[in-house]
Amino acid sequence: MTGHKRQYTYDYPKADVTVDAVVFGIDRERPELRVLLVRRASAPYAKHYALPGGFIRMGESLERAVRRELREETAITPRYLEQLYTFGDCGRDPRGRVISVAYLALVRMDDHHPIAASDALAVAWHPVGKLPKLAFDHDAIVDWALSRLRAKVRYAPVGFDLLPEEFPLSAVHRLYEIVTGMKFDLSNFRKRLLATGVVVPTGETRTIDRAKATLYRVDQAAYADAHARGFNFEL
Amino acid sequence: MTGHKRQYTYDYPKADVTVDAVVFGIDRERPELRVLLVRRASAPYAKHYALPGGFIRMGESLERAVRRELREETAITPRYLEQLYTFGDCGRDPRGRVISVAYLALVRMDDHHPIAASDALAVAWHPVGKLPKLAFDHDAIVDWALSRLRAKVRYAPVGFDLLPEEFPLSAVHRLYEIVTGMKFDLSNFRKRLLATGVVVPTGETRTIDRAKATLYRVDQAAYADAHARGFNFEL
DNA sequence: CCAAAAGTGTTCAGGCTACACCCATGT
DNA sequence: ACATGGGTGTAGCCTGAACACTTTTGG
Repeated sequence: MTGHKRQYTYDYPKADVTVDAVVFGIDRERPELRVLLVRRASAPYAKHYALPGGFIRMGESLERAVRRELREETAITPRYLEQLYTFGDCGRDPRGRVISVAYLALVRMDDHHPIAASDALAVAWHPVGKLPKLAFDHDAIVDWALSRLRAKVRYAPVGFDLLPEEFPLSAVHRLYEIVTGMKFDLSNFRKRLLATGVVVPTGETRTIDRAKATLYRVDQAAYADAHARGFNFEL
Repeated sequence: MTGHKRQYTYDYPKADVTVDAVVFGIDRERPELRVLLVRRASAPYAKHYALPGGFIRMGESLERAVRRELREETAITPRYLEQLYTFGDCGRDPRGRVISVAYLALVRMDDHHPIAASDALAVAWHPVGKLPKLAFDHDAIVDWALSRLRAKVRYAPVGFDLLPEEFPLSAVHRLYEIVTGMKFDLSNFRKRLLATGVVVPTGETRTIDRAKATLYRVDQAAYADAHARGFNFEL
Protein backbone atom coordinates (compact mmCIF):
# COMPACT_ATOMS: atom_id res chain seq x y z
CA MET A 1 0.00 0.00 0.00
CA THR A 2 3.02 2.25 -0.22
CA GLY A 3 4.64 3.92 -3.19
CA HIS A 4 3.61 5.41 -6.46
CA LYS A 5 2.95 4.19 -9.94
CA ARG A 6 6.64 3.59 -10.56
CA GLN A 7 6.84 0.83 -8.06
CA TYR A 8 4.33 -1.30 -9.83
CA THR A 9 6.51 -1.94 -12.82
CA TYR A 10 9.07 -3.69 -10.62
CA ASP A 11 9.50 -7.33 -11.43
CA TYR A 12 8.34 -8.92 -8.22
CA PRO A 13 6.31 -12.09 -8.43
CA LYS A 14 2.59 -11.68 -8.95
CA ALA A 15 -0.26 -14.10 -9.02
CA ASP A 16 -2.16 -14.82 -12.20
CA VAL A 17 -5.87 -14.17 -12.29
CA THR A 18 -8.31 -16.30 -14.22
CA VAL A 19 -12.06 -16.48 -14.52
CA ASP A 20 -14.00 -19.73 -14.70
CA ALA A 21 -17.67 -20.30 -15.33
CA VAL A 22 -19.99 -22.97 -14.03
CA VAL A 23 -22.71 -22.98 -16.68
CA PHE A 24 -25.89 -24.83 -15.85
CA GLY A 25 -28.53 -26.00 -18.27
CA ILE A 26 -31.58 -28.21 -18.07
CA ASP A 27 -32.16 -30.98 -20.53
CA ARG A 28 -35.72 -30.74 -21.73
CA GLU A 29 -35.99 -34.32 -22.92
CA ARG A 30 -34.53 -36.23 -20.05
CA PRO A 31 -35.07 -33.83 -17.16
CA GLU A 32 -31.75 -33.35 -15.44
CA LEU A 33 -29.37 -30.58 -14.55
CA ARG A 34 -26.21 -30.34 -16.60
CA VAL A 35 -22.91 -28.52 -16.49
CA LEU A 36 -20.94 -27.30 -19.47
CA LEU A 37 -17.42 -28.70 -19.58
CA VAL A 38 -14.54 -28.37 -21.99
CA ARG A 39 -11.99 -31.05 -22.65
CA ARG A 40 -8.51 -29.62 -22.18
CA ALA A 41 -6.16 -29.97 -25.13
CA SER A 42 -2.86 -29.12 -23.46
CA ALA A 43 -1.02 -29.62 -20.19
CA PRO A 44 -1.54 -29.42 -17.33
CA TYR A 45 -4.45 -31.82 -17.02
CA ALA A 46 -4.47 -32.51 -20.76
CA LYS A 47 -7.53 -34.49 -21.85
CA HIS A 48 -9.21 -33.81 -18.51
CA TYR A 49 -12.50 -32.02 -18.42
CA ALA A 50 -12.50 -28.53 -16.95
CA LEU A 51 -14.69 -25.50 -16.58
CA PRO A 52 -14.59 -23.00 -19.41
CA GLY A 53 -12.45 -20.02 -18.49
CA GLY A 54 -9.06 -18.43 -18.82
CA PHE A 55 -6.76 -15.58 -17.99
CA ILE A 56 -8.08 -12.07 -17.73
CA ARG A 57 -6.74 -9.30 -19.91
CA MET A 58 -5.54 -6.01 -18.54
CA GLY A 59 -8.19 -3.81 -20.08
CA GLU A 60 -11.31 -5.81 -19.26
CA SER A 61 -13.43 -6.20 -16.16
CA LEU A 62 -13.90 -9.61 -14.59
CA GLU A 63 -17.39 -10.01 -15.95
CA ARG A 64 -16.30 -9.04 -19.44
CA ALA A 65 -13.54 -11.60 -19.16
CA VAL A 66 -15.92 -14.45 -18.39
CA ARG A 67 -18.27 -13.46 -21.14
CA ARG A 68 -15.40 -13.33 -23.59
CA GLU A 69 -14.01 -16.68 -22.52
CA LEU A 70 -17.43 -18.26 -22.75
CA ARG A 71 -17.93 -16.86 -26.20
CA GLU A 72 -14.50 -17.90 -27.40
CA GLU A 73 -14.44 -21.36 -25.91
CA THR A 74 -18.03 -22.42 -26.19
CA ALA A 75 -19.90 -19.84 -28.27
CA ILE A 76 -22.38 -19.38 -25.47
CA THR A 77 -23.96 -16.19 -24.13
CA PRO A 78 -25.44 -16.77 -20.68
CA ARG A 79 -28.87 -15.43 -19.73
CA TYR A 80 -27.89 -15.10 -16.12
CA LEU A 81 -24.40 -14.46 -14.81
CA GLU A 82 -23.34 -13.91 -11.23
CA GLN A 83 -20.02 -13.89 -9.47
CA LEU A 84 -19.74 -16.97 -7.31
CA TYR A 85 -16.55 -17.09 -5.30
CA THR A 86 -12.84 -16.52 -5.65
CA PHE A 87 -10.62 -19.53 -5.23
CA GLY A 88 -7.12 -18.55 -4.24
CA ASP A 89 -5.43 -21.37 -2.40
CA CYS A 90 -1.81 -21.91 -3.22
CA GLY A 91 -1.66 -25.44 -4.53
CA ARG A 92 -4.63 -25.29 -6.86
CA ASP A 93 -2.65 -24.90 -10.08
CA PRO A 94 0.60 -26.80 -10.68
CA ARG A 95 1.95 -23.99 -12.84
CA GLY A 96 2.12 -21.49 -10.01
CA ARG A 97 -0.05 -19.10 -8.08
CA VAL A 98 -3.28 -18.77 -9.95
CA ILE A 99 -6.31 -17.09 -8.45
CA SER A 100 -9.60 -17.89 -10.07
CA VAL A 101 -12.74 -15.80 -9.88
CA ALA A 102 -15.57 -18.25 -10.47
CA TYR A 103 -18.92 -17.31 -11.98
CA LEU A 104 -22.29 -19.02 -11.96
CA ALA A 105 -24.14 -18.91 -15.27
CA LEU A 106 -27.54 -20.12 -16.42
CA VAL A 107 -28.59 -20.73 -20.00
CA ARG A 108 -31.51 -22.12 -21.92
CA MET A 109 -30.10 -25.29 -23.36
CA ASP A 110 -32.26 -25.08 -26.45
CA ASP A 111 -30.97 -21.66 -27.45
CA HIS A 112 -27.30 -22.49 -27.67
CA HIS A 113 -25.67 -25.54 -28.96
CA PRO A 114 -22.13 -25.16 -27.69
CA ILE A 115 -19.30 -25.17 -30.22
CA ALA A 116 -15.82 -26.21 -29.26
CA ALA A 117 -13.12 -23.63 -29.84
CA SER A 118 -9.81 -24.42 -31.45
CA ASP A 119 -7.83 -24.78 -28.24
CA ALA A 120 -10.28 -27.15 -26.60
CA LEU A 121 -10.88 -30.70 -27.69
CA ALA A 122 -14.59 -30.64 -27.10
CA VAL A 123 -17.41 -28.91 -25.29
CA ALA A 124 -20.26 -30.89 -23.85
CA TRP A 125 -23.04 -30.92 -21.29
CA HIS A 126 -22.53 -33.32 -18.41
CA PRO A 127 -25.22 -34.39 -15.94
CA VAL A 128 -24.30 -33.08 -12.49
CA GLY A 129 -24.95 -36.51 -11.05
CA LYS A 130 -22.09 -38.24 -12.80
CA LEU A 131 -19.32 -35.79 -13.51
CA PRO A 132 -15.88 -37.05 -14.46
CA LYS A 133 -12.88 -36.10 -12.35
CA LEU A 134 -12.18 -32.51 -13.25
CA ALA A 135 -8.97 -30.58 -13.71
CA PHE A 136 -7.54 -28.39 -10.92
CA ASP A 137 -10.00 -27.80 -8.07
CA HIS A 138 -12.89 -27.50 -10.47
CA ASP A 139 -14.85 -30.21 -8.67
CA ALA A 140 -14.95 -27.99 -5.63
CA ILE A 141 -16.03 -25.05 -7.74
CA VAL A 142 -18.91 -27.02 -9.24
CA ASP A 143 -19.98 -28.13 -5.77
CA TRP A 144 -19.96 -24.56 -4.60
CA ALA A 145 -22.00 -23.46 -7.59
CA LEU A 146 -24.52 -26.20 -7.01
CA SER A 147 -25.05 -25.18 -3.42
CA ARG A 148 -25.49 -21.59 -4.46
CA LEU A 149 -27.97 -22.48 -7.16
CA ARG A 150 -29.95 -24.68 -4.80
CA ALA A 151 -30.14 -21.94 -2.24
CA LYS A 152 -30.76 -19.10 -4.64
CA VAL A 153 -33.59 -20.74 -6.50
CA ARG A 154 -35.55 -20.58 -3.25
CA TYR A 155 -35.47 -16.86 -2.74
CA ALA A 156 -34.82 -15.40 -6.17
CA PRO A 157 -36.58 -16.08 -9.44
CA VAL A 158 -33.40 -17.17 -11.20
CA GLY A 159 -34.71 -20.59 -12.14
CA PHE A 160 -36.59 -19.26 -15.13
CA ASP A 161 -33.36 -18.48 -16.92
CA LEU A 162 -32.96 -22.21 -17.37
CA LEU A 163 -36.32 -22.57 -19.09
CA PRO A 164 -37.37 -21.70 -22.62
CA GLU A 165 -39.35 -18.56 -23.41
CA GLU A 166 -42.68 -20.30 -22.99
CA PHE A 167 -43.20 -23.23 -20.70
CA PRO A 168 -45.92 -25.19 -18.93
CA LEU A 169 -46.08 -24.86 -15.16
CA SER A 170 -45.11 -28.48 -14.81
CA ALA A 171 -41.72 -27.59 -16.27
CA VAL A 172 -41.10 -25.15 -13.43
CA HIS A 173 -42.23 -27.73 -10.96
CA ARG A 174 -39.88 -30.31 -12.39
CA LEU A 175 -37.07 -27.76 -12.47
CA TYR A 176 -37.44 -27.05 -8.77
CA GLU A 177 -37.51 -30.70 -7.88
CA ILE A 178 -34.45 -31.37 -9.98
CA VAL A 179 -32.43 -28.48 -8.66
CA THR A 180 -33.29 -28.77 -4.99
CA GLY A 181 -33.63 -32.53 -4.87
CA MET A 182 -36.83 -32.13 -2.88
CA LYS A 183 -40.43 -33.03 -3.59
CA PHE A 184 -43.04 -30.32 -3.89
CA ASP A 185 -46.77 -30.86 -3.79
CA LEU A 186 -47.84 -29.98 -7.29
CA SER A 187 -51.05 -28.25 -6.34
CA ASN A 188 -49.52 -26.05 -3.70
CA PHE A 189 -46.49 -25.30 -5.82
CA ARG A 190 -48.67 -24.09 -8.62
CA LYS A 191 -50.73 -21.89 -6.34
CA ARG A 192 -47.65 -20.30 -4.84
CA LEU A 193 -45.98 -19.75 -8.12
CA LEU A 194 -49.01 -18.05 -9.62
CA ALA A 195 -49.43 -15.98 -6.49
CA THR A 196 -46.02 -14.41 -7.04
CA GLY A 197 -47.22 -12.96 -10.31
CA VAL A 198 -43.88 -13.72 -11.89
CA VAL A 199 -45.41 -16.03 -14.45
CA VAL A 200 -48.40 -15.16 -16.61
CA PRO A 201 -50.29 -17.30 -19.12
CA THR A 202 -49.50 -16.58 -22.75
CA GLY A 203 -52.93 -17.74 -23.85
CA GLU A 204 -51.50 -20.54 -25.89
CA THR A 205 -51.52 -24.17 -24.92
CA ARG A 206 -49.43 -27.08 -26.03
CA THR A 207 -50.12 -30.75 -26.01
CA ILE A 208 -47.30 -32.80 -24.62
CA ASP A 209 -47.54 -36.40 -23.73
CA ARG A 210 -51.25 -37.00 -23.48
CA ALA A 211 -52.22 -33.73 -21.83
CA LYS A 212 -52.80 -30.20 -22.94
CA ALA A 213 -50.79 -27.72 -20.89
CA THR A 214 -51.28 -23.99 -20.61
CA LEU A 215 -48.15 -22.12 -21.54
CA TYR A 216 -46.73 -19.40 -19.35
CA ARG A 217 -44.00 -16.85 -19.69
CA VAL A 218 -42.12 -14.64 -17.24
CA ASP A 219 -43.56 -11.20 -16.59
CA GLN A 220 -40.46 -9.04 -16.75
CA ALA A 221 -41.68 -6.32 -14.41
CA ALA A 222 -42.74 -8.82 -11.77
CA TYR A 223 -39.52 -10.71 -12.29
CA ALA A 224 -37.44 -7.64 -11.57
CA ASP A 225 -39.59 -6.96 -8.55
CA ALA A 226 -39.20 -10.48 -7.22
CA HIS A 227 -35.49 -10.20 -7.75
CA ALA A 228 -35.36 -7.09 -5.61
CA ARG A 229 -37.80 -8.01 -2.87
CA GLY A 230 -37.11 -11.70 -2.83
CA PHE A 231 -39.19 -14.73 -3.26
CA ASN A 232 -40.19 -17.59 -1.08
CA PHE A 233 -40.19 -21.24 -1.99
CA GLU A 234 -39.70 -22.96 1.30
CA LEU A 235 -42.59 -25.28 0.59
CA MET B 1 -4.42 -21.77 -20.65
CA THR B 2 -1.56 -22.99 -22.82
CA GLY B 3 2.06 -23.62 -21.97
CA HIS B 4 4.06 -24.89 -19.06
CA LYS B 5 5.62 -23.46 -15.98
CA ARG B 6 8.30 -21.70 -17.97
CA GLN B 7 5.86 -19.38 -19.59
CA TYR B 8 4.77 -17.89 -16.30
CA THR B 9 8.04 -16.25 -15.59
CA TYR B 10 7.68 -14.12 -18.74
CA ASP B 11 7.37 -10.47 -18.03
CA TYR B 12 3.92 -9.79 -19.35
CA PRO B 13 1.71 -7.44 -17.42
CA LYS B 14 -0.22 -8.95 -14.55
CA ALA B 15 -2.82 -7.56 -12.25
CA ASP B 16 -2.10 -7.07 -8.58
CA VAL B 17 -4.29 -8.84 -6.07
CA THR B 18 -5.25 -7.33 -2.73
CA VAL B 19 -7.57 -8.29 0.06
CA ASP B 20 -9.75 -5.83 1.93
CA ALA B 21 -11.91 -6.33 4.97
CA VAL B 22 -15.17 -4.71 5.96
CA VAL B 23 -15.14 -5.19 9.72
CA PHE B 24 -18.40 -4.55 11.53
CA GLY B 25 -18.87 -3.95 15.20
CA ILE B 26 -21.70 -2.83 17.43
CA ASP B 27 -21.28 -0.10 19.94
CA ARG B 28 -22.73 -1.25 23.18
CA GLU B 29 -23.24 2.20 24.68
CA ARG B 30 -24.83 4.06 21.87
CA PRO B 31 -26.40 1.26 19.85
CA GLU B 32 -25.22 1.62 16.28
CA LEU B 33 -23.39 -0.36 13.67
CA ARG B 34 -19.82 0.63 12.97
CA VAL B 35 -17.14 -0.06 10.41
CA LEU B 36 -13.43 -0.22 11.07
CA LEU B 37 -11.46 2.20 8.92
CA VAL B 38 -7.80 3.11 8.64
CA ARG B 39 -6.50 6.50 7.70
CA ARG B 40 -4.08 6.18 4.81
CA ALA B 41 -0.61 7.61 5.36
CA SER B 42 0.68 7.61 1.79
CA ALA B 43 -0.50 8.23 -1.76
CA PRO B 44 -2.74 7.51 -3.46
CA TYR B 45 -5.60 8.84 -1.37
CA ALA B 46 -3.27 9.96 1.40
CA LYS B 47 -5.19 11.00 4.52
CA HIS B 48 -8.36 9.44 3.19
CA TYR B 49 -10.04 6.72 5.13
CA ALA B 50 -9.95 3.24 3.65
CA LEU B 51 -10.70 -0.35 4.49
CA PRO B 52 -7.93 -2.30 6.13
CA GLY B 53 -6.22 -4.56 3.64
CA GLY B 54 -3.25 -4.97 1.35
CA PHE B 55 -1.42 -7.05 -1.17
CA ILE B 56 -1.39 -10.81 -0.91
CA ARG B 57 1.85 -12.71 -0.61
CA MET B 58 2.72 -15.62 -2.84
CA GLY B 59 2.71 -18.32 -0.21
CA GLU B 60 -0.52 -17.50 1.59
CA SER B 61 -4.15 -18.18 0.86
CA LEU B 62 -6.60 -15.31 0.50
CA GLU B 63 -8.10 -15.85 3.92
CA ARG B 64 -4.69 -15.98 5.55
CA ALA B 65 -3.85 -12.76 3.79
CA VAL B 66 -6.85 -10.89 5.22
CA ARG B 67 -6.20 -12.20 8.68
CA ARG B 68 -2.58 -11.13 8.47
CA GLU B 69 -3.45 -7.68 7.17
CA LEU B 70 -6.04 -7.22 9.88
CA ARG B 71 -3.57 -8.26 12.53
CA GLU B 72 -0.81 -6.05 11.18
CA GLU B 73 -2.88 -2.96 10.49
CA THR B 74 -5.38 -3.02 13.31
CA ALA B 75 -4.40 -5.79 15.74
CA ILE B 76 -7.81 -7.34 15.36
CA THR B 77 -8.79 -11.00 15.05
CA PRO B 78 -12.30 -11.36 13.67
CA ARG B 79 -14.78 -13.80 15.16
CA TYR B 80 -16.50 -14.28 11.85
CA LEU B 81 -14.89 -13.98 8.45
CA GLU B 82 -16.46 -14.64 5.09
CA GLN B 83 -15.46 -13.87 1.56
CA LEU B 84 -17.72 -11.16 0.20
CA TYR B 85 -17.04 -10.31 -3.41
CA THR B 86 -14.17 -9.66 -5.76
CA PHE B 87 -13.92 -6.19 -7.20
CA GLY B 88 -12.00 -6.16 -10.43
CA ASP B 89 -13.00 -3.20 -12.56
CA CYS B 90 -10.22 -1.46 -14.36
CA GLY B 91 -10.33 2.09 -13.09
CA ARG B 92 -10.65 1.31 -9.41
CA ASP B 93 -7.02 1.99 -8.49
CA PRO B 94 -5.04 4.86 -10.05
CA ARG B 95 -1.81 2.91 -9.76
CA GLY B 96 -2.84 0.26 -12.24
CA ARG B 97 -4.87 -2.91 -12.44
CA VAL B 98 -5.62 -4.01 -8.92
CA ILE B 99 -8.11 -6.72 -8.14
CA SER B 100 -9.44 -6.79 -4.63
CA VAL B 101 -10.97 -9.76 -2.89
CA ALA B 102 -13.21 -8.26 -0.23
CA TYR B 103 -14.10 -9.98 3.04
CA LEU B 104 -16.86 -9.42 5.55
CA ALA B 105 -15.80 -9.66 9.17
CA LEU B 106 -17.63 -9.41 12.47
CA VAL B 107 -16.08 -8.69 15.83
CA ARG B 108 -17.12 -8.04 19.38
CA MET B 109 -16.21 -4.43 19.85
CA ASP B 110 -15.45 -4.92 23.54
CA ASP B 111 -12.87 -7.60 22.94
CA HIS B 112 -10.55 -5.66 20.72
CA HIS B 113 -9.52 -2.13 20.93
CA PRO B 114 -7.94 -1.54 17.55
CA ILE B 115 -4.38 -0.34 17.42
CA ALA B 116 -3.04 1.60 14.49
CA ALA B 117 -0.06 0.09 12.73
CA SER B 118 2.99 2.09 11.73
CA ASP B 119 1.99 2.59 8.12
CA ALA B 120 -1.46 3.87 8.90
CA LEU B 121 -2.24 7.17 10.54
CA ALA B 122 -5.07 5.89 12.62
CA VAL B 123 -7.62 3.16 13.04
CA ALA B 124 -11.12 3.93 14.20
CA TRP B 125 -14.70 2.78 14.26
CA HIS B 126 -17.08 4.82 12.15
CA PRO B 127 -20.87 4.68 12.33
CA VAL B 128 -22.20 3.29 9.05
CA GLY B 129 -24.69 6.10 8.87
CA LYS B 130 -22.16 8.86 8.42
CA LEU B 131 -19.07 7.52 6.74
CA PRO B 132 -16.54 9.89 5.23
CA LYS B 133 -15.71 9.66 1.54
CA LEU B 134 -13.51 6.60 1.27
CA ALA B 135 -10.47 5.84 -0.84
CA PHE B 136 -10.74 3.86 -4.08
CA ASP B 137 -14.13 2.18 -4.53
CA HIS B 138 -14.30 1.31 -0.87
CA ASP B 139 -17.68 3.02 -0.49
CA ALA B 140 -19.12 0.49 -2.90
CA ILE B 141 -17.49 -2.34 -1.00
CA VAL B 142 -18.97 -1.18 2.28
CA ASP B 143 -22.40 -0.92 0.65
CA TRP B 144 -22.07 -4.42 -0.63
CA ALA B 145 -21.02 -5.71 2.77
CA LEU B 146 -23.95 -3.98 4.40
CA SER B 147 -26.44 -5.59 2.05
CA ARG B 148 -24.88 -8.96 2.66
CA LEU B 149 -24.97 -8.53 6.40
CA ARG B 150 -28.57 -7.38 6.34
CA ALA B 151 -29.59 -10.37 4.26
CA LYS B 152 -27.47 -12.91 6.04
CA VAL B 153 -28.60 -12.00 9.52
CA ARG B 154 -32.06 -13.19 8.50
CA TYR B 155 -31.19 -16.75 7.62
CA ALA B 156 -27.95 -17.46 9.44
CA PRO B 157 -27.09 -16.94 13.10
CA VAL B 158 -24.14 -14.67 12.34
CA GLY B 159 -25.43 -11.74 14.32
CA PHE B 160 -24.23 -13.18 17.59
CA ASP B 161 -20.62 -12.68 16.59
CA LEU B 162 -21.22 -8.98 17.11
CA LEU B 163 -22.40 -9.46 20.68
CA PRO B 164 -20.41 -10.12 23.82
CA GLU B 165 -20.19 -13.59 25.34
CA GLU B 166 -23.24 -13.04 27.52
CA PHE B 167 -26.07 -10.75 26.60
CA PRO B 168 -29.69 -9.96 27.42
CA LEU B 169 -32.25 -10.83 24.77
CA SER B 170 -32.99 -7.19 24.29
CA ALA B 171 -29.48 -6.77 22.92
CA VAL B 172 -30.22 -9.26 20.17
CA HIS B 173 -33.48 -7.52 19.46
CA ARG B 174 -31.76 -4.17 19.21
CA LEU B 175 -29.04 -5.68 17.04
CA TYR B 176 -31.56 -6.96 14.54
CA GLU B 177 -33.37 -3.67 14.39
CA ILE B 178 -30.14 -1.80 13.90
CA VAL B 179 -28.78 -4.06 11.22
CA THR B 180 -31.94 -4.56 9.21
CA GLY B 181 -33.44 -1.17 9.80
CA MET B 182 -36.79 -2.81 10.49
CA LYS B 183 -38.99 -2.98 13.56
CA PHE B 184 -39.63 -6.31 15.22
CA ASP B 185 -42.34 -6.99 17.75
CA LEU B 186 -40.38 -7.66 20.89
CA SER B 187 -42.60 -10.42 22.20
CA ASN B 188 -42.67 -12.39 18.97
CA PHE B 189 -38.99 -11.84 18.36
CA ARG B 190 -38.14 -13.27 21.71
CA LYS B 191 -40.36 -16.30 21.19
CA ARG B 192 -38.84 -17.02 17.81
CA LEU B 193 -35.33 -16.58 18.99
CA LEU B 194 -35.79 -18.92 21.94
CA ALA B 195 -37.55 -21.43 19.72
CA THR B 196 -34.42 -21.78 17.59
CA GLY B 197 -32.54 -23.06 20.60
CA VAL B 198 -29.49 -21.09 19.53
CA VAL B 199 -29.48 -19.06 22.72
CA VAL B 200 -29.72 -20.51 26.19
CA PRO B 201 -29.93 -18.75 29.56
CA THR B 202 -26.72 -18.68 31.55
CA GLY B 203 -28.60 -18.53 34.82
CA GLU B 204 -27.15 -15.16 35.68
CA THR B 205 -28.95 -11.88 35.45
CA ARG B 206 -27.75 -8.34 35.20
CA THR B 207 -29.38 -5.11 36.14
CA ILE B 208 -29.14 -2.48 33.50
CA ASP B 209 -31.03 0.72 33.51
CA ARG B 210 -33.80 0.04 35.97
CA ALA B 211 -34.55 -3.53 34.97
CA LYS B 212 -33.11 -6.93 35.67
CA ALA B 213 -32.34 -8.85 32.50
CA THR B 214 -31.69 -12.55 32.15
CA LEU B 215 -28.39 -13.20 30.44
CA TYR B 216 -28.09 -15.63 27.56
CA ARG B 217 -25.26 -17.14 25.62
CA VAL B 218 -24.98 -18.96 22.30
CA ASP B 219 -25.29 -22.72 22.39
CA GLN B 220 -22.46 -23.78 20.13
CA ALA B 221 -24.01 -27.03 18.94
CA ALA B 222 -27.30 -25.36 18.08
CA TYR B 223 -25.41 -22.51 16.48
CA ALA B 224 -23.57 -24.86 14.16
CA ASP B 225 -26.83 -26.56 13.37
CA ALA B 226 -28.59 -23.30 12.58
CA HIS B 227 -25.68 -22.34 10.38
CA ALA B 228 -26.09 -25.50 8.37
CA ARG B 229 -29.87 -25.74 8.18
CA GLY B 230 -30.60 -22.07 8.14
CA PHE B 231 -32.63 -19.83 10.26
CA ASN B 232 -35.69 -17.74 9.76
CA PHE B 233 -36.22 -14.17 10.85
CA GLU B 234 -38.70 -12.87 8.36
CA LEU B 235 -40.83 -11.48 11.16
C1' DC C 1 -61.68 -47.75 -21.60
C1' DC C 2 -57.50 -47.10 -19.14
C1' DA C 3 -53.28 -44.73 -17.90
C1' DA C 4 -50.93 -40.51 -17.31
C1' DA C 5 -50.47 -35.88 -16.78
C1' DA C 6 -52.79 -31.16 -16.26
C1' DG C 7 -55.31 -28.57 -13.39
C1' DT C 8 -58.87 -27.38 -9.37
C1' DG C 9 -60.94 -27.31 -4.70
C1' DT C 10 -61.47 -28.06 0.20
C1' DT C 11 -60.35 -29.00 4.72
C1' DC C 12 -57.73 -28.61 8.93
C1' DA C 13 -53.98 -27.62 12.09
C1' DG C 14 -50.64 -24.70 13.59
C1' DG C 15 -47.94 -20.65 13.30
C1' DC C 16 -47.59 -15.84 13.18
C1' DT C 17 -49.40 -11.07 14.26
C1' DA C 18 -51.00 -7.91 17.11
C1' DC C 19 -51.89 -6.34 21.35
C1' DA C 20 -52.72 -6.31 26.24
C1' DC C 21 -50.80 -7.07 30.42
C1' DC C 22 -47.63 -7.82 34.68
C1' DC C 23 -43.11 -7.20 37.18
C1' DA C 24 -39.03 -5.05 38.97
C1' DT C 25 -36.27 -1.13 39.91
C1' DG C 26 -34.07 3.44 40.18
C1' DT C 27 -35.28 8.18 40.74
C1' DA D 1 -45.50 6.73 42.58
C1' DC D 2 -44.23 6.52 38.12
C1' DA D 3 -41.63 5.93 34.16
C1' DT D 4 -38.83 2.65 31.88
C1' DG D 5 -37.51 -1.54 30.15
C1' DG D 6 -37.82 -6.74 30.92
C1' DG D 7 -40.77 -10.36 30.35
C1' DT D 8 -45.41 -13.23 29.59
C1' DG D 9 -49.98 -14.57 27.70
C1' DT D 10 -53.62 -15.02 24.36
C1' DA D 11 -57.27 -14.51 20.66
C1' DG D 12 -57.87 -14.55 15.92
C1' DC D 13 -56.47 -14.62 11.40
C1' DC D 14 -54.28 -16.67 7.69
C1' DT D 15 -51.51 -19.64 5.31
C1' DG D 16 -49.50 -23.81 4.02
C1' DA D 17 -49.85 -29.04 3.85
C1' DA D 18 -52.30 -32.90 2.63
C1' DC D 19 -55.25 -35.08 -0.25
C1' DA D 20 -59.21 -35.92 -3.07
C1' DC D 21 -61.08 -35.00 -7.34
C1' DT D 22 -62.11 -33.68 -12.39
C1' DT D 23 -60.51 -33.19 -17.12
C1' DT D 24 -58.14 -34.20 -21.27
C1' DT D 25 -55.83 -37.05 -24.50
C1' DG D 26 -53.10 -40.88 -26.49
C1' DG D 27 -52.97 -45.72 -26.82
